[in-house]
Amino acid sequence: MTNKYLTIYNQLIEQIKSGKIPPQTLLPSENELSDQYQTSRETIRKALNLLSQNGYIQKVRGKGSIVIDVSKFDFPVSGLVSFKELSGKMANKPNTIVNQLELIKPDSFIRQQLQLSGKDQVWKIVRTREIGGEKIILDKDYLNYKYVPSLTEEICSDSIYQYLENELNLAISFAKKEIVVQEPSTEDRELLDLEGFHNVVVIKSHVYLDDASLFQYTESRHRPDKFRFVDFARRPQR
Amino acid sequence: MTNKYLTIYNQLIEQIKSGKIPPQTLLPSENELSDQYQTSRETIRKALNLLSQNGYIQKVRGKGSIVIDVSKFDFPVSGLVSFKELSGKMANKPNTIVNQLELIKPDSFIRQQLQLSGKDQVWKIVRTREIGGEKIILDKDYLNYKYVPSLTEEICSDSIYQYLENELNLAISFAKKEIVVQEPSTEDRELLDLEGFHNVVVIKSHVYLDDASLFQYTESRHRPDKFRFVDFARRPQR
DNA sequence: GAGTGGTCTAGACCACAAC
DNA sequence: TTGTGGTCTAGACCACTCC
Repeated sequence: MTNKYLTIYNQLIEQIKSGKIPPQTLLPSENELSDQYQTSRETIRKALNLLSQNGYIQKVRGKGSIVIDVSKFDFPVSGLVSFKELSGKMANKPNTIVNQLELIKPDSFIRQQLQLSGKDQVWKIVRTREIGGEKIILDKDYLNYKYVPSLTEEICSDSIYQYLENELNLAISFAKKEIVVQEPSTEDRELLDLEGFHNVVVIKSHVYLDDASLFQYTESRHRPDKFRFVDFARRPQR
Repeated sequence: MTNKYLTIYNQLIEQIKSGKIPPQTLLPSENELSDQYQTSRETIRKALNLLSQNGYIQKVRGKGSIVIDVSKFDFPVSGLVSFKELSGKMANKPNTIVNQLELIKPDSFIRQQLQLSGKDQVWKIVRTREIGGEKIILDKDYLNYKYVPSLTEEICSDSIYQYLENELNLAISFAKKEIVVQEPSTEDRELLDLEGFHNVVVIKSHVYLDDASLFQYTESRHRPDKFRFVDFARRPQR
């Protein structure tokens, strides 16, 4: 028993993905859909707006809603994707090595990133991600100690997010990400199989909780040949 | 005379950016706002949902809408940004060099990218972007000839998008982007000031028109030290 | 219990596309 | 002119937070 507009949204996705409603054709009109689903037009519109925002349809005033060819999608459209979710879609089973797990006094850079005073403590977690026998990703996480009283190597080698959400009931709500390319640090060279690559792709994330408090700063450092980022950009306004 | 909910949205952004409503405080409740703006609650909710989607506030059920610290933003949050818009925010005035402008028969790769048959023709445009005297970006655009009957070097050295939207009345509606890191091609080495960098960041975009037809394929090839991408990722569902 | 945001409704009028 | 999606309203009930 969930939302009406979410179930409609999911049913329409199903029909689009299965090809029951082919690309480039029109969806039934909003009025028809409200009849079909025995609901109000505004509720239908909520479902259609979700479809539009997630790249399934394109709404055109006076015409209708055009189904977009969605077959190329093999990756989530933006969004917060943990390593475990991501690697679950890959062929080779990945491996996580916990290089460091420590409660530290943050230096000025981390204090600034997490907007902390000098007295706060921070979990520092350094992990290497191995895929197909190669060390591809170096994750450096800094978590505000205030929200996470305990943390073990076992948790870190699995999924920290799962632990936070299921055990601690912390709800991650959004993140601001910045992607840049850097020269590898000596740490990168030590911990990753860089194989002569002269750059690493660094994804810096500030992660916020449900109540908009800043909770985590992470640098995810990727070997450039294995990095890929997909984005669906809708034109602002119009 | 525009939308009610958009003007409310913009007015609230103004108040957030100016600090009149400080970060971490609560917005007035939806009922209060409907009083203030003499409008219905649903209209207020449309404005607030826009604020939420664009990272200005975080809505919490039972509590209210928390203002997020937006001061770090110095870049648009995702979205389709033309080179001209982007460079307008930089100190050094940029320069565009048109290296190639030609009507071609697309090879199989481009045909596939633009989903064309063998007989269609395509504009190929190669441009170098110079910032602060350095050639930083190489843009390779492929436009479906069907939608663009004529194109001049002058237009290309300015903004193609401006021409398309203002002169041809073509409305770009969304794009799918993919970001990867590659070894520089010989073309990259020729046309860019790579200064010993061993990688280029490649942004591949498929651009669609208002009616969801595929219109353009672009590879924007950046020198890695000058590349930066900012993303605001809301957690799906919840 | 009072106040908040989340969902849903049934209706209205408008702007736009197609015929 | 007809049908489409876009905006807006005034009300209802629900789930949740806080006191």
